[in-house]
Amino acid sequence: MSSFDENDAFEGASLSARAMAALRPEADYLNELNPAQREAVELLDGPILMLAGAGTGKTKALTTRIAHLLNTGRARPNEILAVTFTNKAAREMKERVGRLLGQPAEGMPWLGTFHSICVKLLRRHAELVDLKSNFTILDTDDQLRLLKQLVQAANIDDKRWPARMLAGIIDDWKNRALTPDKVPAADAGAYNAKGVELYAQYQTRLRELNAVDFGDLLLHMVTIFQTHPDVLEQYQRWFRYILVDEYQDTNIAQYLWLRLLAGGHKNICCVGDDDQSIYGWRGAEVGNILRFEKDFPGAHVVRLEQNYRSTPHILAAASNVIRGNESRLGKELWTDKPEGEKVRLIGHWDGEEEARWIGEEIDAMQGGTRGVRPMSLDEIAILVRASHQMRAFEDRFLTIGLPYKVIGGPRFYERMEIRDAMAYFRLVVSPEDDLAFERIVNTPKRGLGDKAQQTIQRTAREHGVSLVQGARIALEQGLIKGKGGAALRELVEGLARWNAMTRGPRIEFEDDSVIDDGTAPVRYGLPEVSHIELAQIVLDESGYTAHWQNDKTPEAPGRLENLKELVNQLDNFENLQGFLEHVSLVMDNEQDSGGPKVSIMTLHAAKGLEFPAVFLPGWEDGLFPSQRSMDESGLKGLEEERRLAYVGITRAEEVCTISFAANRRVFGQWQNAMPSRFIDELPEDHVEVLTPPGLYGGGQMSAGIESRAAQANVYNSPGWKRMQARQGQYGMSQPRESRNTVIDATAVASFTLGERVFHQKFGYGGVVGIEGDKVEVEFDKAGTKKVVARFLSAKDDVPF
DNA sequence: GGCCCCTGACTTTTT
DNA sequence: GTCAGGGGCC
Repeated sequence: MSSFDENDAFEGASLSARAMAALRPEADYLNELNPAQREAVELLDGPILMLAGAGTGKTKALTTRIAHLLNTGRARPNEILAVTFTNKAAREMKERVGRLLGQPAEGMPWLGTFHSICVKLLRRHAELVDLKSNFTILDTDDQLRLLKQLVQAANIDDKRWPARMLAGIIDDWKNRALTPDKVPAADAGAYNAKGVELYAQYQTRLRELNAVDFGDLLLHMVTIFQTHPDVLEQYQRWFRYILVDEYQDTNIAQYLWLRLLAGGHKNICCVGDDDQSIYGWRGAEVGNILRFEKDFPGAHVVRLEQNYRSTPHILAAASNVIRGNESRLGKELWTDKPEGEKVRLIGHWDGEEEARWIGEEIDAMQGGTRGVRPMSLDEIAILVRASHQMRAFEDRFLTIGLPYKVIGGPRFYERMEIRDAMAYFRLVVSPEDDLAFERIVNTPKRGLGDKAQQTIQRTAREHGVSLVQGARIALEQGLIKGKGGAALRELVEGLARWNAMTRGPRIEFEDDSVIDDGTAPVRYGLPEVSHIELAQIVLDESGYTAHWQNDKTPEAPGRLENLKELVNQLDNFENLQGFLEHVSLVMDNEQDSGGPKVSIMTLHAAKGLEFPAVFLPGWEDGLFPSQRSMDESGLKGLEEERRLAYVGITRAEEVCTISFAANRRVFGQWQNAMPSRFIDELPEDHVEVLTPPGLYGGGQMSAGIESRAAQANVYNSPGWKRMQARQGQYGMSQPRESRNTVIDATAVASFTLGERVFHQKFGYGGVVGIEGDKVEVEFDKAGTKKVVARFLSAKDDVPF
């Protein structure tokens, strides 16, 4: 996100003449649409709901609609408000609109995520909610630290009432657009009856800190719109057309925000799929999309039902499952693609066998011995319900040397080292950022424990100054002495020095002699070092880089890499401020390298993606649908789980393989489970049952599966035959023969017994055995494991 | 102040 | 079974 620029957003209104000329003739892009898409693009005025099933070309319709709005002169680029949920989606839309327009969509300042757009708006109107326009956006860590302080101050036992819980409750209220005064009495009992009180205190603290959390971005804007009709009206007029992506994921605050903005002209186009609403647990309201026609009387509803992604069998399976849901608007996906393979279903004895089998399947697919064509690992994905399921696959793939990547997981900017570095940068830019100071006073260790930190807090409070100032005063008064004191002095002086570097040398003017007493405005020239150099200086001089260099844990090299990457990212920004702004909202870490890999991710993370081959393991009742979801949310929870199943199946283009295991180790305990009830909802005619005979000693499988297995004549099914043939081919006992030639011919590295080695996942260790391309390593932390040689590097090779 | 051990939790996650 | 966070001990 570029820093807010009024001209950009409101005045630099028109596309360049070049771009106007480059707009394609209407018929051109309209002819590329199917009738439903075309309708969704051409109905420009009034409310419209585009119900876009999975794989029906919704982004195409959405971006074409924007192009059409511009092309027909209905709106200038900066008069269109287009909102998405993720930065990825926003980026993609920008790119595609740009392509349609024949120039980068720079001229669309209001295409972005809910949050980034709200930041822009809130910076303009911050004073209306008692903030300054340079407010900071807190990350979840800061938020939690703040709440912990409040909880402690209120003398609440944070054992019984964890701050995390309070954070959840407050988030929930904010998602529902409830300011402390609006929290209904029914909810007031939350968090030991102190919830609302603490919520109010928290908001006060945020205001004092000139800070907001993510929820506030929306909530403050809703408040402003509700209490300042003049401001609202200004934007209602400005945003002539509104487009919303993934409408089924909106929460109440977002819904209100949209309704307020669309209140005048009602030119709002919401795109979504009620069947893909899977974020109810974080405040999304399927109701928003189900209610659309009531909210916007006279709304047009356009259904995009032609699917361009999957084969008929896959679509039929998905449709039949989702049919089990009561509350849905109803759609039927169809395609003119050729039949393809049936959805495959297989049961396993346990989770490990499931992982083993999938590993072999992937091998075979890649080698071309399974399916109609050889597949690249990039075309294959494994989608799980819960992240702990990934482990079995990681272990297995590591052992057999199958390259994989885990998508999702902790994001780049959530990592400890990135947050620490960011806290330093924040302090350098704004020395009064107390939360940032708290984070890094003693990181790296400076010998400043609880006592010293309390002294700083107390001094700051007594003098009514920031913590950095408080620390300075405490030092002057000799309140903090010894090693800690020296280190603190170094830190405080460092911060002042780095801060000065952000401003460059002072420029003195002839007419007014400048005295920098902190009140008179001082003019500064350009900084003498670039912000990139400055960042490096800060990390080095603060001792933070050294902290990780001296760290001997296996993660340390990776963390240093991340820090390097962070500094590299600065290149895309003009200064630290701009970067900080960006990073609090954005920044994902999707770089990956080194050849094709199987993707492993959660079903949630898979939304919006597609793969030729998809594996859906772990379809067991309790795991999927998740027991917890059903316990906590009953039928609503089950329906959301079912939508998750629908999302999973519809990710597949050519082959979809569903599997379940009779036994699985859960929290260290072996448990047996019934196949998922969703399996019973798969349509027989479109499913091929691969379950080998005799695997289930009767009674393990549900009657439905058993009868289905019988009907499908398992023993004669093509899949079963193929499996037999394949097993005959190279035998189950040593199925790994083709490995090296397929994956990596250079794999057989030579290691010697006793040699120190490093492994990305397991860390450091010593070689205790060698068998062909597999090396047995006794890891310092992870125990003894057999791993493929190519995943090991000699200890000196470790990148620093 | 730092390390170690014990306890308890344990679905999904963007901004 | 694993991990994180907190308490207690050195």
